[in-house]
Amino acid sequence: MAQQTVTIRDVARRAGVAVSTASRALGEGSASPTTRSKVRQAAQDLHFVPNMAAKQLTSGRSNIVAIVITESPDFAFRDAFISDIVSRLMGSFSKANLLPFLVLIAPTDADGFMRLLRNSGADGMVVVSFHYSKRFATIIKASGKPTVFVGKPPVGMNYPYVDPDQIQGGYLAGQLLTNHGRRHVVLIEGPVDMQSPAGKNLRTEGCVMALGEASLTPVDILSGPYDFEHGIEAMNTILDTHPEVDGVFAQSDQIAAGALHALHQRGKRVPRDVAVVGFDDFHVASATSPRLTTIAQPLTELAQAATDMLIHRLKAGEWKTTAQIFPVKLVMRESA
Amino acid sequence: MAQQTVTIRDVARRAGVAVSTASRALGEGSASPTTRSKVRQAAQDLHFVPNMAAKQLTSGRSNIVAIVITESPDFAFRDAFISDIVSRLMGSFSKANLLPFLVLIAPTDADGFMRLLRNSGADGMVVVSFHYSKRFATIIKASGKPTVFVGKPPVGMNYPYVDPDQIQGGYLAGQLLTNHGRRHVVLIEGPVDMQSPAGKNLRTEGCVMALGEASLTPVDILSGPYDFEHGIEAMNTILDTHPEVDGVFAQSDQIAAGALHALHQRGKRVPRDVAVVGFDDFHVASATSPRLTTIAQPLTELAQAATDMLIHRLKAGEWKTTAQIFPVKLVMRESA
DNA sequence: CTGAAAGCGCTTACAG
DNA sequence: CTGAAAGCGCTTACAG
Repeated sequence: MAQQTVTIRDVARRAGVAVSTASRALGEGSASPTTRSKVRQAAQDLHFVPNMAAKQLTSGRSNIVAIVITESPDFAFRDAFISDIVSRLMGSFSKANLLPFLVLIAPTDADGFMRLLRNSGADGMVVVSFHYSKRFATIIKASGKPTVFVGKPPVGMNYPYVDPDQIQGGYLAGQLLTNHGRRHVVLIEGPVDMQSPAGKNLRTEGCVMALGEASLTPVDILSGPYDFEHGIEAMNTILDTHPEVDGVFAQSDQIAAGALHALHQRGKRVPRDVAVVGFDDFHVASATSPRLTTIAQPLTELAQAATDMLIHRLKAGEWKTTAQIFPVKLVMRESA
Repeated sequence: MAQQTVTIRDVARRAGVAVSTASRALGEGSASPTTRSKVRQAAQDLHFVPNMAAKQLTSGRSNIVAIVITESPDFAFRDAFISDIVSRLMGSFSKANLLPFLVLIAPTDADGFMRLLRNSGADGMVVVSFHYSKRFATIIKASGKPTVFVGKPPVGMNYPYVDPDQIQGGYLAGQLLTNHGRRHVVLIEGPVDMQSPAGKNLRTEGCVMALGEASLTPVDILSGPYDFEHGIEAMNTILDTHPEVDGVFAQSDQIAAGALHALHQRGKRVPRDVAVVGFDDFHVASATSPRLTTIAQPLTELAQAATDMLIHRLKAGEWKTTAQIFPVKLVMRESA
């Protein structure tokens, strides 16, 4: 019941000061120590909780942040990375008293995107998944809202971003494989169009570096979606064309699970005959047989950092760094 | 740039009417057809987007909905059900112009819960995960906010809720197993404390019914957390105590994946020697070997229904039904 | 440091 | 149907 009934007016009255004084004492404004504590006490006694809408109206800020995902809703909810990072973002937003507004829109619907972004009333946005298109890029720029990317933005879009250390991830995977004596290593990549920057797959680069240190080069590199089917198909292809394969770096846990599946059906033992390293360390990774050795993405840190960057830009308008790169971690299980 | 610069005042001026008239014409208020179209045209021309804060302040509604999860943040983000349903909820909120506010709090921190709920400024809440405690129950009740549960609430808490048809799920699993000629069926349940209503596991009940129709009773029933480890341990125990087992109903995909793992290590063939049916149909289910036959939860429907119920209660204050139960679906893959 | 006043952008009785 | 006015709860120059 006793909903929004206590206002700052009540607090002021109880503290015996003017409303404006109460406002200052409650916030950062100037107020004598005595006044300040009197007012705060009154606020406590009354269980005063300030009306957000009024604060927003006067401050001009909404505390709403748009989470931009340029995917079909269907895909977005099925994608483990997106679901997970969005959950984490909600966690860090909540601590910062920020409200998320989901802008989930197919990469073809530029009008819808513009409308949603406008109606959100958001102060800024964090872009979680972005399929490049000129119009979308223009809309973001034209909005003038502070923007932070999760993952490196496409070339030409110079927004600050957070990213796991992709190269290090690839390197760790490659190193593990060569350290375990694997000589015929194959890479199963994600899709090419999402690579960053244009055409460069950092996970692959890192892995190739590590192989190079053992005087090796990849036996083959296959790209496709980050999913289970791609893992199966790619693995089958490889088994046909390069039966000597003894190591696989699959660039997502789903791909790795697919590879494991294909390997199993072809009668290969993992890791005895073929070692498999995944990437992500999502739920899937601990549910395969054998359990997946993989590279863990620091999702919580990424979400927190993206939030911090945005808050900073919201306040200061500027941000000193253009990117924050977080270390990844090799998680040893059974597949390599 | 051109941020929040166009107000209703500008629209009114351009349409040649008073601000109050513009407000009515834009909304549901009375206005002549001519006036209404004039005003709407003006709004379009000016790209008018109403200031949410002001609307809220006058309407007394915030459009904020608290999503309540009484878990440690750590657990919540790792739990597939929670992450997934929260994502879906964000989707349906977004369509309804509702803002989610995450109230993620350990089940022991009642003060924190009360504070968060208050500060959220939420109009209502949807409870996604609730570990019963008297204090938490009291806080929800005392808040007076319209509340909807995802999953059946504990006895004594009479809030409307949405739920998949748990009994049907168990029944489908049991039926599939007996239809395939399995005679020695074992159930690996989730935790007992979350069961609803107190002590009754509907998934188990449904399965027992189906077994009964084939004149069978479960060989054993083991409960524990919804995770991989529980699946492994339970399966190993069963293999030791009931080596004749030929069918398993695991009440989460994670448990099922664990069971598959244990079966694999003990040299059992799935589904030849032992058939396994899971529950959830989350990512994990399509990444095991063999791929998991499971019962799919209708997450999108659940989220949408919960949102609809809440919106209805927000508006009308009442809701005709106390629950909406959605059918589950058997997803045939390879494990049974 | 403090108070009185104006204003944020909208909606809603109140008269006409 | 329409306009003028008051008010939602807070903050912020402006004087003192």
